Amino acid sequence: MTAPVQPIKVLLVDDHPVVRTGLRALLEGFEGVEVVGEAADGTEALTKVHDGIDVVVMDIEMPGLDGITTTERITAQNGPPVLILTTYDTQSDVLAAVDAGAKGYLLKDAAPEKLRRAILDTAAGKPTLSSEVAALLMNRMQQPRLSLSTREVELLAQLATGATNKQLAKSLFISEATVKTHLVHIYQKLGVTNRTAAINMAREQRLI
Amino acid sequence: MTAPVQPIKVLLVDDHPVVRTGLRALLEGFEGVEVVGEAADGTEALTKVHDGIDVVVMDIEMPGLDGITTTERITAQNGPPVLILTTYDTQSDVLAAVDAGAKGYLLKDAAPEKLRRAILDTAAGKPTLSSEVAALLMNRMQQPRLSLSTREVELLAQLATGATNKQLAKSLFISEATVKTHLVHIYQKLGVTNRTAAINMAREQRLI
DNA sequence: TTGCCCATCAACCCTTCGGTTGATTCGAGA
DNA sequence: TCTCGAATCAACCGAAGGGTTGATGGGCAA
Repeated sequence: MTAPVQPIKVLLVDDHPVVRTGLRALLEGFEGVEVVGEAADGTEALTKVHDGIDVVVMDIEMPGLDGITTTERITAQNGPPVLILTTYDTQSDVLAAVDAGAKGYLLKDAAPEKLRRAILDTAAGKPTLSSEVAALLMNRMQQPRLSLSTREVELLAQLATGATNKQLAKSLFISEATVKTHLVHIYQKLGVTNRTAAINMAREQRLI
Repeated sequence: MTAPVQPIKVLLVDDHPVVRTGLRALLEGFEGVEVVGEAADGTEALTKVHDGIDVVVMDIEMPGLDGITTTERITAQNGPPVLILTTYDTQSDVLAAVDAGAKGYLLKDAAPEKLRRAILDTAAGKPTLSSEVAALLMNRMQQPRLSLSTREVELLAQLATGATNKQLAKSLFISEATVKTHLVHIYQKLGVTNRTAAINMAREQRLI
């Protein structure tokens, strides 16, 4: 690899000024990377994503339009690749990001060098996951018996809000009977006997 | 106020390199403020807190020794004033920080100018709270009726592990009837209708 | 002293949850 | 093609949770 003729143009999306400043300071120290824009939320990001951006570095938690939804919109309109840079590596966050079309998923406590590597890879269209995230996915793949189905994870997420079976049925457009069936499977897979314990276990295992 | 002869020496404590870099970049743009050290967790912070630090800017969520505990240790040994800079303004976080002896509490999405003001105030020993945090405290003071009793919090903590009423009764040395009574009171105070939602609400408000 | 809150308990009743059995449809893969 | 898992649903029943009413005793403050 020779020195790039044109620097990689990056759009930063994060609701915290401190983080945006930090990212900008870090990235401007990297050769071949140029920060060409900042956005404080998803809506602002969508208005700035057009002109020649090579990589979008995106937080998930934001007021208004969140990072997952924003990523969906960007990929839907064939926008630049998105690198998710967030605090949490729960399974539901990671899966949602991948589903939304994110090219990379990195944790905020990553070392600067890893961040640089991830941005270059993302710009090159190469999928990049931090080691923790990769381990999480590998774990999911290697233990298919113990892993929850996507539908079960969806249900679990709703469950954690305190919804009753009736509410779960309504929000997932299925019958209460099906909700119960899913719950039984979830209990079996998590090794618990009731919904409260299931939520607790799911939190421990970072499923939600 | 004239220009300070000596700049205010700041120690940054945050587990995210990105945030530390951002804070440093921001603070170095402020006149009269100098970053003299960084720490990635509470333990490291304690070793660096001695020599002539004027203000400690501290995150709460950190691996190992968290920001609240670290603040307690620092204030216990008459260390420099601590300004908490964090993402969340839940009731228990704020209360815990104040209890631990923090002089200020600011959110990470605060504008840079507010951050500068807060650091100067903290160095001068003047307590500073962001407006959201202040409103939260006011709210708590004005509505003492909504706070849970100690017994109720105890029960709530057990509840969150997934215990049934029978188990709760056993572990708290009371009858199931009493457990139910406590639960009803908890539900009323938290504005929910079942145990799962109660746990969720309690987590949101960082009561447990 | 009186009133109030907290913590404790009982009895009753209804709703919801949890577990079981059995079934259908559909898509992926051997 | 056949199999298997995922997802869907129904019906049933016992266990657990949730709501109500009513009661007792201790501590604290007006």
